[in-house]
Amino acid sequence: MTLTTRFAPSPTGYLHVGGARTALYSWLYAKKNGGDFILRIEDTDLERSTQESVDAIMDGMHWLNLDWTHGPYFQTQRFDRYKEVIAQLVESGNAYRCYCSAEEVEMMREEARANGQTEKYNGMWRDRTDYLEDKPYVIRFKNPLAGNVVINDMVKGEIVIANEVLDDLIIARSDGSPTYNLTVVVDDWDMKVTHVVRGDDHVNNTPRQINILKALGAPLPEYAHIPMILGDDGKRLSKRHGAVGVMQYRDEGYLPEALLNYLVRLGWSHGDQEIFSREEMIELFDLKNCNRAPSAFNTDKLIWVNQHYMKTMDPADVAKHLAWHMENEGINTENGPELAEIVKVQADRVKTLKEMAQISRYFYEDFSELDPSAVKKHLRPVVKEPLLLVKAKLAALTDWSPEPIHAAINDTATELEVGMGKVGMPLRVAATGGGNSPSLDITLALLDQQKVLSRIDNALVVVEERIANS
RNA sequence: GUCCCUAUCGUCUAGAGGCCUAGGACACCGCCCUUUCACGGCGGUAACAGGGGUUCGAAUCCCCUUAGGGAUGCCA
Repeated sequence: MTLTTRFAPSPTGYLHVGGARTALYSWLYAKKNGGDFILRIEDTDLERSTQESVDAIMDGMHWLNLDWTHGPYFQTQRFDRYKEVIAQLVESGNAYRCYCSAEEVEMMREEARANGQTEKYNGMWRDRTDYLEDKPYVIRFKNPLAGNVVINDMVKGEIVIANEVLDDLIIARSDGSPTYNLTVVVDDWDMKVTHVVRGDDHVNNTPRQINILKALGAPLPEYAHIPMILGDDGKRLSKRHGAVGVMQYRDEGYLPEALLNYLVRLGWSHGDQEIFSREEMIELFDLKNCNRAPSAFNTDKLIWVNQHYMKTMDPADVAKHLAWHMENEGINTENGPELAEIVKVQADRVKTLKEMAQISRYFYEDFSELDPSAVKKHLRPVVKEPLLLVKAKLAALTDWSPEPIHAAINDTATELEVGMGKVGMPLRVAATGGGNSPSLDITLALLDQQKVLSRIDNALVVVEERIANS
């Protein structure tokens, strides 16, 4: 039998990092074992499910390059099958009609709680057959009254839950539509899912699902419940912690490889190793090495991983992502250096691709404004002579590449007997508009020679103004 | 309330009874490198939640407490 896992999000929002990690672990486990990975959209809540969310989830999966072998399946397209199973359950005496109103059930719960008992529906219709023909009813599953359900969870170990604390859950609403616990069971059964890898917010559902599976005579899958992801304050990750959607991380300038690497290490480890290629993840991943405790999302570490990938991946590949950010920043990159060259010189000076795009504008666009503090500090009257001399030397170059440019700058400082602060920095401000850039020779080499010369002229105008005002 | 799960530096984690004077990574702090911003190199601060057991020996096993998380829906 083929090992089969699945990712089953409900389309009520974007793909968040917690869901992405669950999907990743599930995907990894299938890949590692040569199995199938199913994408199933659990859209039975018609009120909250949207097509936009379905698209957003699939966009996130595509961006992270998590591919599925089957699906996407939609639960809304399987209602006939669910109804069939519900009928089967009623037929076999494993489910029954309950005519209690929501208010009545609520009272039962309050009463149980007041008595220090587990809140639950008291099963008053469990054995009744005196149906109220013209009244609405729900179908409840007849949960076993005694005994325990034992789950041998692949990450949490043995979990024992007493049937006593489980009530007869609703499997069909009063409008006849199936509920979550029923659809999951039917789908995992029909789709031959062998390993259910999901967030541990589902552990409490597992015994109920196992009981239904047993009533149906269906095989039981293995379960692996992975802990939730918390925010930096130890609370459950939510919007107030900042970015939680996978695509927000793209927007903020993270590489999918970096997010994936960060996520795989959040809750899982392989000794002291921090960096995992996609292939290594597949080879080394194991549910056994997953942490049983929840872990906190830490953006600083993600940034470090992102920097690592920006610096070590093939610049041409990084450039493809940078192109997106350049466009996003409204920078036309047709006239200027290849983006891969930008990646090479900027990768180790930024945290994200977004930042890389923002600080690389001067390679493609002229500027009318210079950074005021850089002007104040570096375009002082005394730099007029160095700037004029270095401009002359640069203008004379026939080979516009780093080495001769470097020599021209050095020679200027030597001849004038001034420090680099009076040559390099003014030149940097002139060429880039600010005080920060990659090393000067490389920066200038990436710029057009005429463009550099005219930018020096513009800076000289500023210097002249300061001389006039002094 | 009840049920379930969890507990090693600030964070992610290594640790499967002696290899632990508890290792690595991020962050932080020094120093070095440096024409800018960075990168890099070297070094440093920093943890077994508390209490009982078991054992010759416990971060590792058991129990209790405490603290966190989850569930308790005609949501998924």
